[in-house]
Amino acid sequence: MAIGRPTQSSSQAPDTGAARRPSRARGIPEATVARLPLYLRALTALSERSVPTVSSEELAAAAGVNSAKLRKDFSYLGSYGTRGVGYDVEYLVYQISRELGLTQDWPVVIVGIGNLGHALANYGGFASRGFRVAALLDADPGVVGSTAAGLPVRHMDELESIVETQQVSIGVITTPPGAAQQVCDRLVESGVTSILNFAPTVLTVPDGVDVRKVDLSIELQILAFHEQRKAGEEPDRTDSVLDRAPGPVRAAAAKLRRAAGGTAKAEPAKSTAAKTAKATQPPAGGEGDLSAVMPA
Amino acid sequence: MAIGRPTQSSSQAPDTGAARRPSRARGIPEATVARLPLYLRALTALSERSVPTVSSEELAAAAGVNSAKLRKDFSYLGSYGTRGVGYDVEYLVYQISRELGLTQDWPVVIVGIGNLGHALANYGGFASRGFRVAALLDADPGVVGSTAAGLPVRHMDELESIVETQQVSIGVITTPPGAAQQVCDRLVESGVTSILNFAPTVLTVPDGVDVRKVDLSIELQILAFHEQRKAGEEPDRTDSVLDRAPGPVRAAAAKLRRAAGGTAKAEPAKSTAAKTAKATQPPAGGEGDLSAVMPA
DNA sequence: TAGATTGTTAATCGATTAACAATC
DNA sequence: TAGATTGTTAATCGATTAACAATC
Repeated sequence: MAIGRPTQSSSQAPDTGAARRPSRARGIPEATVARLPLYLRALTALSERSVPTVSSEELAAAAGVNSAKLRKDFSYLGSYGTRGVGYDVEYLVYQISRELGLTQDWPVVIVGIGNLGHALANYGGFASRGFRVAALLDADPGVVGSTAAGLPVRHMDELESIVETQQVSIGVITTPPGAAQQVCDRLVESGVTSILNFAPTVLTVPDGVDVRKVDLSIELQILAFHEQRKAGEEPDRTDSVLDRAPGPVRAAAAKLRRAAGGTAKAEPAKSTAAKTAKATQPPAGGEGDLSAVMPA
Repeated sequence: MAIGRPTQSSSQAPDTGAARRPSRARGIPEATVARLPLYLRALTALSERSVPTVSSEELAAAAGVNSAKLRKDFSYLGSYGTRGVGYDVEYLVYQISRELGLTQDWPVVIVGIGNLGHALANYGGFASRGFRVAALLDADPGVVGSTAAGLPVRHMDELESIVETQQVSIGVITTPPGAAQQVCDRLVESGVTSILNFAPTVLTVPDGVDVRKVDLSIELQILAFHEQRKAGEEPDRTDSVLDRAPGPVRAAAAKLRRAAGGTAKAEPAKSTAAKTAKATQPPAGGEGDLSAVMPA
């Protein structure tokens, strides 16, 4: 029973939880790094309101975390606060920006200008945090040559030269899932070392390349899980109580199922279960245009 | 120094890492729940290729995790494997689907039909995992009445009746950040108890309401952090070496800065730092259309 | 000085992982 | 029976949190 190539991705920390590589470069924990943008956003809002200083309690509230966590996070950056007073807003904005690498310019390429790619391209706010759209790329001749957000959509063939001449190190993949790994490979080969993947695909990348993913489908499924719990224990179920029966009973049932199935396709054994699943959860495919965001 | 309302969100587990409420309903850890959709996707692909069984090693590779973790995750669901053989693909697809609540239908409303909302609406794949777009909503009369993906965009005023009549429990927010909390409040008041937030805003919700967020800006910033590390220690910096000086020196410098600044606006003291930050990182605002995805 | 608030410690909790006995 | 692979244990690691001494 062969499976597609073995996968492996380096520091994929996304919602899945853990970071792959320790990556606490200079000792900042990954969980802290992930919260710095949150603090920065809250601080920027305070800055715009000309608030000079803020306490850990207030800032934590604005960022939606607890204050002990915030103080611990900041302690990794240094001692930027003043006991009895709080934190200097402007100074902290600068320190966090610098720590995140936002005091420099980051050229970004977006590959796959479908609905989502178009939407991202249209977003003028890229620039506001030091991110600059270096190019929009697509493989479809029907899309190449059109413009999105004032930028021309260029052909994938130009990828390598664009990445090289503009020193692009971050790539955004908004292609359909089928093309994602291939696009990823080309990005990496061109010299891109950070990838933000919107395609519902597990990307394989060499060591030293970071991949983060944004996956609408996964988020919705996690919400559904919790939602199901709220709606009273065990909603309507077509399958038998055996699934929730105590260990021995369930094990015996499973044994029966498999015994009946044999080695070949085991169709009859798992019949009820499999058919029910198929009914409410078709194999997908022939999706809409945003196929990049959910599994095909 | 007042700050906006204190924030608090229930089980916001996103990239930020930790889950707010334990929420391990019936004992399934949050980290495991977040990986179930990943396994399900890999299993669905195997199912389509008619692969009957799969080992933890193979499935783990396909899902991009290690096999010990996968086996541990599955052990929370029950004993669905067969020693010496592996897991029955179809049966596992069904069990995970059921555990995630995907064997039932989940009506979803999308609020804010800008570029991103439009993109999501156009995505036909919603249905493929049991999610159904119940309605598209917008507050802008210029948008209301248009169609997206064959569905009419309806006015926000219809929110309450739609949620009630169609039993909607999941809402997706793709509005500009300024409107997100207000929209969230209305969703919650209407009866929605799970929210997927694309607006770069910390949402405040009552207990019992789950919020997950998708934040392009944060993902890019995390990538930038790691990217900065790769490019050799400390890239070009306009600010002084003091920022990276050993503790005592840095502390002394900070003290000076604050002493010079006084209580008022402390402008001169942090001048260099603050100005540098402003230069490369303008206060944003006047963003493009996808303002819902990145901070304004 | 008295009050406020940071920065750090230490306890706790949850998640990851290797290893292996159980068992197909 | 021998080989393969699960399910579980236990060790380890990382993240969270309350509490409080340091110090503004």
